Amino acid sequence: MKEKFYITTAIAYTSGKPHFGNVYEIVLADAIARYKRLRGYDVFFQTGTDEHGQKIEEKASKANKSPQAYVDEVAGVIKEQFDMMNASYDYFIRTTDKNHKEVVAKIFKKLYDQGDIYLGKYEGWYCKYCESFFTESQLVDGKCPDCGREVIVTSEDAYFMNMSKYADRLMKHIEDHPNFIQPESRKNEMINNFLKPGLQDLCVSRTSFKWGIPVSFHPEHVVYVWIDALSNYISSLGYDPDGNHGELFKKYWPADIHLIGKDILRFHTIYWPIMLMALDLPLPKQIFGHPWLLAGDGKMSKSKGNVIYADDLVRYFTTDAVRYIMLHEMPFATDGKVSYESMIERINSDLANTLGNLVNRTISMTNKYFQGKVKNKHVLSSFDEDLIQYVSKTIVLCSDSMDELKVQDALEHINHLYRRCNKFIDETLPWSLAKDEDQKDRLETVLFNLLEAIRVGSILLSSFLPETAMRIFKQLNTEATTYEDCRFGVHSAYEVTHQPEILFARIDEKEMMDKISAELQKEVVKVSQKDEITIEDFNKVEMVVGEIIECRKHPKADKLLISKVDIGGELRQVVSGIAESYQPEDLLHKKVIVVINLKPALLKKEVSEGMILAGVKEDKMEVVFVQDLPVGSVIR
RNA sequence: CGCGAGGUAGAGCAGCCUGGUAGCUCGUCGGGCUCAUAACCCGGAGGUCGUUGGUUCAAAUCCUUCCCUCGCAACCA
Repeated sequence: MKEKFYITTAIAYTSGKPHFGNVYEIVLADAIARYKRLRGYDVFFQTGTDEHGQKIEEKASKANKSPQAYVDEVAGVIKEQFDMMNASYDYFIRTTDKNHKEVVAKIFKKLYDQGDIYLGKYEGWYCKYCESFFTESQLVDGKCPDCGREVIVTSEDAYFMNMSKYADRLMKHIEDHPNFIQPESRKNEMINNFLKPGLQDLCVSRTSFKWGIPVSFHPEHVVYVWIDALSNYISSLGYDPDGNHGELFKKYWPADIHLIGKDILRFHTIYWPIMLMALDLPLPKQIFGHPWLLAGDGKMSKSKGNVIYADDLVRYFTTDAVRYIMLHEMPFATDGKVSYESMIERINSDLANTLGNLVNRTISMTNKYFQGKVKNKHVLSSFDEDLIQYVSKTIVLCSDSMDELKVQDALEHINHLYRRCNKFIDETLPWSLAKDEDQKDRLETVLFNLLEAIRVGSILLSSFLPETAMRIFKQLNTEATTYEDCRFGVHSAYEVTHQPEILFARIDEKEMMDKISAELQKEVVKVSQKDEITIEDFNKVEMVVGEIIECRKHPKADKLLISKVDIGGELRQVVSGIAESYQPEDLLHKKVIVVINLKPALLKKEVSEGMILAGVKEDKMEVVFVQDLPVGSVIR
């Protein structure tokens, strides 16, 4: 019987179209899933979407849609992105699926019945003005951290899950299973930051919004995100809190890998295991918090305008090229960085030159010298023996790397094999052999060995670039493509295609960059991301010219400057987040634009009674200075 | 001293656990080849392995001082 392997990605939040950093996760999971299938595992690969919550409720209402209609649409977009990447998931779960909702409601009830969930008070300090709750530790001098006003003790009903009860058990599990949290550096972060200081009980229900799964015995409450979203990993398999589990659940649980972004590691390594303990279920074997794939200088964000979408990349470069970039540019434990230039360079060098050209020249020679048909004539030299050995070595290296989830290394081993093949051609000089009729068998052997090496390499490649591998197999006219066939000498003859097809065309960097920047220019035109406002709305903002007459660094925050601003007869203290771009003396006696009717706020215990206008480009701030207008002039 | 990760050729990284010739990809310069997608192959240049001190016959590697960068936490009115 085949060994099972259950791998999941995090479910994507349906708040909008995912950028290519988000899509990376599914490609990584797909590569691992395909590799395990190749190795003969019975794989279940799950992904999906997380569709509840306040944010969705708000977004839907803004878009004038029902939440369901909204998430249907976005889930469709997300699925399209995944399909476009050729993700071979077995199941796509949506948290709005009927079955999922039923299971979550039952889990909640079960945990409540057995005393792990209790109805409590969301004890908090409430600021009437800000309409927000705060915990004791968030308060600043016992006052609202947002506006500095008095807060009152108040409470709201909410359900909580007991965490401390299971904390010791979890700690022990983490220590006894060194592979439970990967990469390992993250393990320390979790233990030191969260487990050791002591776990607070987790708030698991909300009454402030409706778009969620209602608590069956208390319908004013909806189940808050964690129990809802995390349960997807078992609800899809047919987990039943009453014990009548489905076949899939019996077969596949516990998960072998939860693949997630490093940002949600805490929920997967602490809250999820504790939930499972409470349900008396085995814990997942490994949780891998992958790093981020970043664009250029930093994290992608709409405000920075450096968002790259996977579908654009696929349009420029093809699916497999994008898969290659994602898998190859990402180190194991640190963030990977890509730019358009680096992508083009990689595609040209690794895919077009090394791999594509190798396949092309090999097939061309096979046609040119043997009309496409070669047999193994066994006329070997030391070069051939070296090549054959290199193939075997690559298979082992690849498999070792994949066992540690080091996908980048595995790909690099395959690249080296292709480079070795190119070298082999130079060593054996087929075009010279072709001139000597006596060397015919030798030449035939050389080409045969090349084809065989390419075939084995492509089997290894098929987990990462499935389409490309298929195209190579097709050109070689081979069906020996399983892991059983992944060794030298399976074939004894080849009959290759007469019309070799270009696997990856070389990209002209300048041409492509021009095309990309032309498209980016177009998009820049529609920069406004906020809702339209009326002139009345705008007039609510009161701005005047002020002169900075005193400025110092905030003693307790390195990003803040505290300025005293003369706004025409009145002195205001304004705290601004510009200390990384300006020294206090840079601002002294400068005239700036100040918003003067902004609600006063406390920033790290310093009151701020206005806002100095400044522009942002990436991490640099530039304050808007005024030249000639006198202090107190109205801005409109 | 909040927690954690890292600083190795122009760029991006490996090596560190288990001390002993500093390696890979890209770029660059020179050469070779002509089967191929201006591709492929070979060679050169380029590194005081962030800094200080120590352990050792021997330190990129182990211990230590300081500096810097990046995550997380707090703060961006």
